[in-house]
Amino acid sequence: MARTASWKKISAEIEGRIRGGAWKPGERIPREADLAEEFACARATVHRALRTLVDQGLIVRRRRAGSRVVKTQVRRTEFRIPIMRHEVEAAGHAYGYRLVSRKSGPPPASVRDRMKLEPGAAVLYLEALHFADETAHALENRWINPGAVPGVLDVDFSGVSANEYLVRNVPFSTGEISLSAASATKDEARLLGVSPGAALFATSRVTWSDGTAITVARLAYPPGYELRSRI
Amino acid sequence: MARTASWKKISAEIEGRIRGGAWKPGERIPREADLAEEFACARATVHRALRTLVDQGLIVRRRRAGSRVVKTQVRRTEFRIPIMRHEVEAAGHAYGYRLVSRKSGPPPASVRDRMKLEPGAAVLYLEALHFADETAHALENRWINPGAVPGVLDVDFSGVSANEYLVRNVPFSTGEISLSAASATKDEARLLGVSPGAALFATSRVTWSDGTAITVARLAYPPGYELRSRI
DNA sequence: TCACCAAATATGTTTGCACATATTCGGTTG
DNA sequence: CAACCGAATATGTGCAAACATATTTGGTGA
Repeated sequence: MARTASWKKISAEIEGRIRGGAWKPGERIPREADLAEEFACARATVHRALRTLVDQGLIVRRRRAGSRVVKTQVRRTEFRIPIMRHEVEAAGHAYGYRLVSRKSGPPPASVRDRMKLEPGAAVLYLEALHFADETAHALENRWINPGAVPGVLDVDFSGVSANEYLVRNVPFSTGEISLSAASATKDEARLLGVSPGAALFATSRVTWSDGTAITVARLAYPPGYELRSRI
Repeated sequence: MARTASWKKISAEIEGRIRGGAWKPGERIPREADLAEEFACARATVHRALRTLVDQGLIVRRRRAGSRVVKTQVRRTEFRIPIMRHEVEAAGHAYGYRLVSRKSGPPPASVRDRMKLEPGAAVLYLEALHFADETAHALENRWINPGAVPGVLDVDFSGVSANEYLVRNVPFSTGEISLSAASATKDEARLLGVSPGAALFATSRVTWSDGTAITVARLAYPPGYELRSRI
């Protein structure tokens, strides 16, 4: 009968009242017990519904003080970051990968700082191109901490991308990401097949596992690339 | 005694087992009933813990089939989009705002499509600069649907930004956002105080309320700006 | 052998209750 | 009047039980 769970209906109903303006920003909303009476259900069910509204950032709740519609909605948006190959194939293109450069040695200071490594520590550096059909989809610059990924120095990255290797060998890392725009250097322009100075969309990630830095990766996308999301 | 809720401890414990590699990608994890026994609690408490792990994208669950560690973790990252003034002030700068241009008329086709308006429909167009101290922080191009925001044509936007006005008058809208990089046009470069062709970080939003488009806003940030987030 | 159906099973939802905890509110006392 | 303290109260957590629902599994019969 109840095709959709009743807490979902309650949550949707209350969301509607808020979005529709019936309950305005900053306003107090009824107590769990009263809502339970109105919807003829248990308080726990109302609690479940209200908790999802908290997760959505629509209401705030405090013990004894009650629940209120947020005064100013904090806009949040979630982006899903797919595996590059999946992203390309999902768009209907053939995925390609080419290792451009590979070497070991001390990384640039900026990378060393982000990875919190000792001065002089050597890391593996990879530069690679990702293709959608025959055109360059993104340029990857990657530094890998060999101390955190045993055996990585022996891996042949000409056939498998660092990302896919790391996902298999060091899953469930945490990290930080930053998005920015950058002008293409001459080398980047040549590899991506764009004009020098073109506006690239760049993502830069550091990932950690258990307190030690695994890798720093920078991905640069040619003009036209965009990241979309619901808000 | 239980300073932290027990479902949180259970959730953290299981997360640790997954991140630590004890339970590997794709592997089945024990049933709720068994975990409840192990942690000496009710099944509902385990259920609560596992549901948060689903929200985190660490496990997937299916009725009768049980719970599994995800095979490949789908990376998700959430960005908070602050009010421009708050963003600037949080960075310790003085916020400034200047309306550059204002006119009414049919919008560009790209904007008209995003707002799903009739051809020929007139919208309000605003161009404004946001400052951090004395330097330009972002350039805003905005189109507002006067049919969705009654009275907006009479508002003087030289003192209040469109964003703050809309947040007060049309809170709780939904929408879409897209992030990209763009080369500064001559006009953009002049207004932002950068060189023509500089790589700008651009965000573009459409917001809806109850099925009708409210506004399209494009924000262009000069080189150096970046959006950061946990992953 | 294959299609189909029924039983088994793990998760999902809801209830009613009890107690925990944070925070407000109001009164008392110095 | 101010500081403090205790009562009141709304939300937070936990439990046990029951039922709902999706999905697998295994058996049955054409």
